[in-house]
Order: sequence, then structure tokens, then C-alpha cells
Amino acid sequence: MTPDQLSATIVAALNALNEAGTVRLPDGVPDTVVVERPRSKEHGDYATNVALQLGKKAGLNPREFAQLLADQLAGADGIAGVDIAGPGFLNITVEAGAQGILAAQIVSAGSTYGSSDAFASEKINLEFVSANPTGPIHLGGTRWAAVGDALGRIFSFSGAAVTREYYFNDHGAQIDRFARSLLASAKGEPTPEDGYGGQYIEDIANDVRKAQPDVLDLPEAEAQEVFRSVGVDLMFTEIKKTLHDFGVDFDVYFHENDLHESGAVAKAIQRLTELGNTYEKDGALWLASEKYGDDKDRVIIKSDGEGAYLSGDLAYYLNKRERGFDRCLIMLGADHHGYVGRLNAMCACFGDVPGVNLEILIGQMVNLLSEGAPVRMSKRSGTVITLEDLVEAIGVDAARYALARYTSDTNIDIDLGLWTRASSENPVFYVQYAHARLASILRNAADLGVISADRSLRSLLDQPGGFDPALLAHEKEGDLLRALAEFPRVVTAAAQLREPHRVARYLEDTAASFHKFYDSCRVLPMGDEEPGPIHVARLLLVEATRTVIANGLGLLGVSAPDRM
RNA sequence: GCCCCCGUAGCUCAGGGGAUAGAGCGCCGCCCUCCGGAGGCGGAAGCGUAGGUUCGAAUCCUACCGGGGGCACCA
Repeated sequence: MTPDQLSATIVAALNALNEAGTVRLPDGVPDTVVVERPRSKEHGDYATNVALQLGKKAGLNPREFAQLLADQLAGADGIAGVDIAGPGFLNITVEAGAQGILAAQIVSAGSTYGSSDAFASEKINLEFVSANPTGPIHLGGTRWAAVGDALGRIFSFSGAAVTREYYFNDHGAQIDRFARSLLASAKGEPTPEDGYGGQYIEDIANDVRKAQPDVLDLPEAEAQEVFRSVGVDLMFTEIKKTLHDFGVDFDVYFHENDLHESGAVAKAIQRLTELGNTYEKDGALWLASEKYGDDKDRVIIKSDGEGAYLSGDLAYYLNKRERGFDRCLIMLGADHHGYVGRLNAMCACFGDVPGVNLEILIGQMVNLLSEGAPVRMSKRSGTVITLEDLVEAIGVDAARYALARYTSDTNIDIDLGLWTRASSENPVFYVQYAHARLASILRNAADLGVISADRSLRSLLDQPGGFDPALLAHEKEGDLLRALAEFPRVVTAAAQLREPHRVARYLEDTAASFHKFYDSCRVLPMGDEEPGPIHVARLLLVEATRTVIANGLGLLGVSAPDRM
């Protein structure tokens, strides 16, 4: 009995009441009802507020409505008891057997447990990181790498067709500054005032010289061009590798330069002009974005004839839509929040719906503290805190987990000393430890011959009488089963709300439920005890729990170790 | 001045209208004869302020106070 099944049972009961004329619901019976886990044990296994919602519509007070529904529900399959409490809550107790069967269902579903087709009709383009190829990925980009990739996994798990995309800004003034910085470094000159500093500039400049030893003998402009093209290439290769090592691979690396060279920008502008959303003023071409909610109209083509930065975004968005993406998600740092209005307005200028066809997700800043003092993270200052720094300090698993376990719309402070000194304080270890402990129990079960050496529990499911779900009747077993039953809902909510951190928090709760179960319920036979049905039942629960934790960690891109 | 995000326990944070607001860390006190004590059990301690909507608000709305970030024919 999962919450979804219980919801369906309640809906069926409501329909029966409605059809019998016992209650009259003018708006009909809803497709689903809210079923939640009450905070307090006294309120049963599950509670629903449906009587509070529908009582008034039926012309009854909520408690009367609740009583009618409770009577109807009392005889339903899998329901052990129904109580009415407070203003009209229905507190429902589920039969142990109906609940225990979930363990078998999870084991049988394996790595697919928690997946759904909730997003099956959606083709989603997920753009994140998109760091400029002028330096390593800093912490803001690292946060999006962890969160965006997790979100992509969650969408896919929920049935969506997801394309992960990286927009590569290889066009514009910052690239020139990058090239000049490399050239200056190679010549042993100081960093240009508006240039990029730091060790990586020196490293890349050296690599460019290795690739083309005579580069400094070329005329200045040609040399700079070599540093530009080779340097950007090297930088980009490095970024790709860093992300790959972080467990993040993109399906598409989109080059801004291509938009300008292919005529896509001109095409987008033409389209907007046809729609009557551009005009000329002061020698420049403007986008009439103010009428769609932007603070003011924006320049697309500057008076010097160059495309403004926005022109690339226009063409890029149109390109995504032409590739068939109904939903284009773009993840940006809080320092870009000023773009949200104009990007949404741009979307509207194309005749699309902001928030539907284009969705901008803003992630707040990540701050690093060292010895309690803030560390600046600026490419330009050279005191760059990079993805690699973070991984080196705490490892990929801890880094991904730490960045993904918070909502994106809150600032995070990470104290380097704390993370490096006390890794056991990191919640990821709590969850991974639970997985290792679960795996260890299964190893031991195999050693004792309770299950086959390959630790397969599916064979137990096929044997008649191999698994008696009613044996999982202990309070802690019920708690754990109800926690496991939540997983599909958590995944769906994480996808709908674009909040991967829900999965992490859920895993921490579930790991806690497991540790409590483990503390009160002996899984393996003790001493000379013969293995019996209770051991089989609990082993299935162990494997079900291990499956959920492994699936959840997988959604976050964090490993689920069998040993630690 | 305008815009965005945040304000929940000593600290770091969960809580997408429901009942007695949770977790980790820290603090106090307990629990190892056998499956991993990297664990479990108990205790002290909290929704920035003021209004509003609602049967019901940490959650939605408004104002104010506090913290962070942003407001280019830069990219």
C-alpha cells in the first residue's frame, strides 16, 4: 500500500458515496486526494484532509463528512483502521501485510524504483554551467554542475527527454581580454589591467607555446590570434575534462560563435522584426522588450554595427525552440538575475510564454570561508576557488552532495576548514554509511547461506511462501516501509519544483529510519538459529532500503559504496 | 531609488495551507555477549516585527526591520 494506492482507495470510496447519493459533490470527486505521513504516531500511518476540503462543498460539516467516508473506507482492502480526529482529519492505519508487500515490489523494480512517466511528454533543454572559457570553473558554476546534473537525472528518471547543454561564450570582448592576458604572460609582461590573472593563465600560455613554439615571433595581432584560438581550445578541453571527472557530461556544447557565423542572429532578428518587436533608434537596433515586462527596451545591434550580447541569446533561444524543445531551462547565478526580466521578455517577443517555454532558474551565491574569513572567488583577482579545488579538498561525492543538498535560492557558506577537517560531519557519509551497512548485511547473509551467493533476493520472491509481508509488523519496520514508499513522490516533487535537494534530504531521513530499524530489529539469524521467514522478510526489507538509497544517490551523482 | 534571494534551536539548514514545527553539529545524560558504535535512546533550546486572507499560516498577500546579490549600446 503506497500513498498513491491509498489515494486511489479513498477516491474509490468517495465515488461510491457520491454514486449512492450518501453525499452530494456538485464538482464531482477529485482524481487524487492528499495523503500524507502524519508527524505524530498517534495519527496513524497516513492521514488525509479530504473531509476538510470537501465537507463544505457537500453541505456537511467536515466531521460528518469524515464519518461517512470512514465508514465507507473501513472495509477496503489493506486498511486496518480509520479514525477521525481534530477538525475532520482521517487517520488511517494500514495492514502490515499490505504495507510489507512494498519491500518485494521495490526489490523487484530494482534500479527503476522511483522512476515514473510523469514527464513523459516533455522534451527539456537544460542549460547550466556555461562558464566562459576564460578560466577554470569557479564555485558558482560548480554549484550548477552538481544541481543541474542532478536535476537532469531526476527529469530523466521521471520520464522526460532531457538534453544537457553548455553554452560556450567564445565570442566577444572577454575572449580578447583572455587572449591579451595569455600573450602578456608569455612575454613576461604584467597582466593587462582588464585582463585575467592567476596561475592558470601562465600554464595555458606555456601550453600554447608548446603547441606553437614560434608564436612569439609572429606579429602582435597574429600572435594574439594564436593565443586566442589555441588558448580557448585548451581552456575548453580542460573545462570538459574537469566536468567529466565531476561526473557531469553534456549532450551539446553550443558555441556562441556559430550563431554569429551561421547567420542565426540575423535570422532571429528578422523573425522578431516580422513580429513587430524591433525598431531603430540612435543608429542602433532595439528589441521592444519593455512592453513584455522588461525594465526597458534593449539594444540588439549596437550603433557600431556589432551585435550586442543579447543578440546571441536571441538566436540561441530560437535555435533551441527550432530543435523542438518545448521547455528551455537556463540556470544562472544570482549575479545574472538582472537578465531574467529581459530573457523572459525576449521569450514573449517571439510569441512564446515565459515560465513555460523558457524557465530561468537562479542560484544564489556560494561563499567559501577559510579560518572564518571569506575567500574571494574572482577569476580576475586570481584567487580562484575552482571546482577542482573543492574536489581536491573534499572529494567528488562530498562536493556534489554538499552542493545539491541545499535549495538553490539560498546562499551557502562553506567553511573550507570544516569540510577538510571533519569530513565525517558531512551528511553524505551518513547516507553512504547506511548503504555500506546494508550491503554488509547482505554479504553476511550470503556467507551464512540465508540467500544465494550472488545476493540475489529476487529468487526468494518467486518461491511460494518465500516472503510473508505480514511479518514486517514491527513499528520500526512500518516506519521504514513508509519512508521507502515516499521515494517516488519525492522524485516527482523534485522534478516539478526543480529542487534536487529534496532527494538528498529524503535520503538522510531514510537512512535515519534504517538505522533505527537496524537498532531494534535483528536481521540475520543469531548463533545457531535456523534461518526462518522473519529473516527472509527482513532481508527483503534491507535490500529494498539499499535499492532506494542507491537509486537516490544515483540521482545526485553520488556513489553508493558497498564498503567504506 | 528600483529589482531578485534569504531571515526557523547556540551554529548549518529541512519544512510547496493542516494536528504537539524537524534533522545534523554543539551541549547534558544514557545504550556495545553476536548483523559495521561512522549507530541508537532521552533532555534543554526556535518561526525577524506588524497587519491581512483562511475553518486552519513557518508556508500565501502587504508593510517595515535585518543580511546577501543585482540594476551598461560589458560579456
